[in-house]
Amino acid sequence: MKQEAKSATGAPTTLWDRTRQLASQEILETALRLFTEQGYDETTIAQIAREAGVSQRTLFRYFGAKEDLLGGGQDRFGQVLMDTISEQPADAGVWEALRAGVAAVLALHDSREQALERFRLLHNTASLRAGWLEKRLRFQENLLPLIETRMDAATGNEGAKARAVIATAFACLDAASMTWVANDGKGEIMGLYDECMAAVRG
Amino acid sequence: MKQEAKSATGAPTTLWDRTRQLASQEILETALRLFTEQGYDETTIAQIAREAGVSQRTLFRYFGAKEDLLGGGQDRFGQVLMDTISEQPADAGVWEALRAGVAAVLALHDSREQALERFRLLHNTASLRAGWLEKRLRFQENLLPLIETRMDAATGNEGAKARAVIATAFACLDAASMTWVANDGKGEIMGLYDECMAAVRG
DNA sequence: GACAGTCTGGCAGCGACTGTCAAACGTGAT
DNA sequence: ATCACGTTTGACAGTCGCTGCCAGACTGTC
Repeated sequence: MKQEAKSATGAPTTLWDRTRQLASQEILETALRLFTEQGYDETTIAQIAREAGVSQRTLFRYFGAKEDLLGGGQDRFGQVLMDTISEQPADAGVWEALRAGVAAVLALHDSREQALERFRLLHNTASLRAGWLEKRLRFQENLLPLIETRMDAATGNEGAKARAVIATAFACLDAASMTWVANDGKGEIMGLYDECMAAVRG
Repeated sequence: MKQEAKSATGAPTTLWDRTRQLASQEILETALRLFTEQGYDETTIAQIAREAGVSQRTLFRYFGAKEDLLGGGQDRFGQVLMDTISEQPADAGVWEALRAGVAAVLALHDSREQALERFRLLHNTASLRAGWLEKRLRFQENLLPLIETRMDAATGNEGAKARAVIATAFACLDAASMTWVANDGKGEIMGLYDECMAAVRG
């Protein structure tokens, strides 16, 4: 609970923080490597911990669950989504706002290859998909008030409608990314997203 | 691998089958009772097995996983969905076909109360939701060819578009059922579904 | 009644995950 | 340099979902 000097945005000051960051990175890279090498389900926590040079207990202290080892800090996705959408001009419709959010999240990946690898892992591993979907549900719930205020309150049941709209956006993102992976990363995801939207809202 | 006489649709002939059915029912009822009494995550397999009077091993032989104990045989949902949709007239649009499928699945519940209880459990338990979503993904995949043939092949990427359309239907069902649960079962789910659809495709 | 085919329970084991506790370590003050 | 303090770590044991294996009990057939 100490308030360490942080020199604005500079590197973390204390040795602890640096060590922490290093260990975290090491674990993450080891995990991603093993996942892509031998699959998610076939990789055990024990193996990751061993190869990363930490104990299982420590690994679980850094990342609360195995699926968090996919990296990228998916929690950041939710944050970026919310931030981007709330920054949209007030007169922007729900669909424009959601599109902007989706685009911002997609832009978060380091590289095309990394994004492709992650999506591939995600779409091909049942246990991962489940966890991811669950996390996404939380995002949707958080987005609810933001979207609700942008919808014209007409007949009541705004909750239901806003939920449906948000879930539809995610559905299109899903369809787009799945197709993108199936095409080995050819083309632009946002283009596919727009196509899906057109098909739905035709 | 024997072909036992089954007297058409009559009761199962052999004692084994009857015993099996009885045990299965006993387990199912015990599980559902405990789940609603003390929550899904707080109920252990050991407890269900003990109170149902079977061994854990046997329980897992009847139901392959804990989430299968929610009953109703959710696998049947997928079957009914596909059957209903493929039975729709060829000139029916994708949205009509999907709507018919959703309605058919909703009509599968024994009673309003049971449906409400199941939905409530589903929407309030993270671990359950994840499993359910994953199962639904499989339904969506199975539905893909059925829907694809009903769409006008225009610009390519039919896969993506069909996926998006299917996922949107499910999204609306989700929003509808969630709102329905929030309203303690007041109103009709299909009415909410239509409202959601209108909001999305407005 | 003997035989074959099923079903069951018990046990050991795996993997993800958590609580606990003593030991190792960075940190700031002396 | 040293000391006390709080943090971090690793090891251990334990829980829970789930599976493989095996011996024994049961059902149905001849």
